[in-house]
Amino acid sequence: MSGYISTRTATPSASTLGNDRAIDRQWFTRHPVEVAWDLIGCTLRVTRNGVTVAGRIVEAEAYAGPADPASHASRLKVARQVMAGPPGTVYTYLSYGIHTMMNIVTHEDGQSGAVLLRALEPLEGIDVMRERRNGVADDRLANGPGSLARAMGIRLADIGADILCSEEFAIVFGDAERHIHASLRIGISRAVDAPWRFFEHPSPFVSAHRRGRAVERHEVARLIPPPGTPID
DNA sequence: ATTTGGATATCCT
DNA sequence: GGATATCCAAATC
Repeated sequence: MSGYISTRTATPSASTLGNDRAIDRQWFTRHPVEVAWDLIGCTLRVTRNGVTVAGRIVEAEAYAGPADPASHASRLKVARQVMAGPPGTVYTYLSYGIHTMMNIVTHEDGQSGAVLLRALEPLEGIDVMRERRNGVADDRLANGPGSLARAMGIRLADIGADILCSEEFAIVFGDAERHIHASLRIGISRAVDAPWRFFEHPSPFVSAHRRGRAVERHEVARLIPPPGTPID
């Protein structure tokens, strides 16, 4: 592990978040680009069989539903159904036949979309994560979407879970002091120009690509194309 | 029956 | 840090 020391806390008060809403259904009822940016610094906690693991979200990507050629919603039936469903629903899928990806459905009313969780800074249950991840370095326990799911015990069968009502999942507010960069989304072949990958910078816990440009909260709206604009 | 679409572990330097 | 081998689900043919 590097010499990085996080100055952030696991459960800061909601009032420090600038964005004054609680994380509830309404919070997820926004464009995935906004939610992805806001999720950086928030904590994902999963409790199963009495075992709790938690991590601070340091990397996430937005996918804007059927209109976004990079989104599964543009070509997969199940994805289309789930991503058009209630914000706060889990959408999982399998990548490379091996890795489970965890997304959270987020969209404005009547729309469709999701945020892919790509990396976490481990906070709780680190010993469990080390076991699940076969002893890799702590800054690689959840430094990619497949690693994240493995470390957190996320399964393909979690598709459709409601993260807001589930006994197993929780999302907790993050802190206000975040330095967030945006870059192109990783591992896609269509709509490659949308800068909808957000990550904390600097952080040793993000996945391989660390180049991006700083994006302040007030700039996020500019990254969202007007309704009807083709994404490409 | 065939094609498509994806991130990681492992090895190498 | 970089190259390479790997597998399954869903859509399409």
